[in-house]
Amino acid sequence: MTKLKKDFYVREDVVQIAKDLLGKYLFTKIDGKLTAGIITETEAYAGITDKASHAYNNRRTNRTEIMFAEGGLTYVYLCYGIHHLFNVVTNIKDVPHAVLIRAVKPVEGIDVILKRRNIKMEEDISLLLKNTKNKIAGGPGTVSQALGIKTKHSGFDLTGDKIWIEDKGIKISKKDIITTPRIGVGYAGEDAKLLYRFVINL
DNA sequence: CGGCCGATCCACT
DNA sequence: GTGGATCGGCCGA
Repeated sequence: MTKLKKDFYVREDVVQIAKDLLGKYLFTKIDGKLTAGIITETEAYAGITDKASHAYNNRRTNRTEIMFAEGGLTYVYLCYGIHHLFNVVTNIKDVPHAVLIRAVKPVEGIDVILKRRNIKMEEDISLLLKNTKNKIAGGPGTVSQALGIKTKHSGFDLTGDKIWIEDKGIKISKKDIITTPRIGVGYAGEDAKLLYRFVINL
């Protein structure tokens, strides 16, 4: 196995990191249960100059403080009072960049994942997994639910043994990456137009 | 301390 | 296509 190391996350270009994360395997071992999915959708959040970022204008609060740490940590927060959204902190200390993981394709611990998502075992699971619009972990809230990630898992070390990402050699060619503006950031003015969302179809 | 609102999802029409 | 659910974080008083 080739777990991504600190140097992967500490790089400067958060947009490049968001693209590089496509096709990587996101693993969690939470409550003693191993689950994983292939990352199929990401969004880049470019720190203090990015109006869509929680760290815009150098805003430091108890919640956002984690993003100011050196890259390689998790940043999990609650959205709409319900959804736990999972992010990867990148860049050097005091540069609060992050990548939101918006979708994964489950590959490990499917039974656990279905249970967590409260989805009945269907006759043909592959139907549910088809394309990135899968109902199992096809949105940022459902990714966290499927993998057992909660806000209490914010600030975890991605080189540790609870939440980590592996490179299993899947090569994503440039032409297979769909690039679009980010979702749900209409309040960010001009920055809402930035092409910071990246999707692949597996 | 109170009020507002969000990097969403799902059930329903 | 739409609206309700639901609550922690943030900000202003």
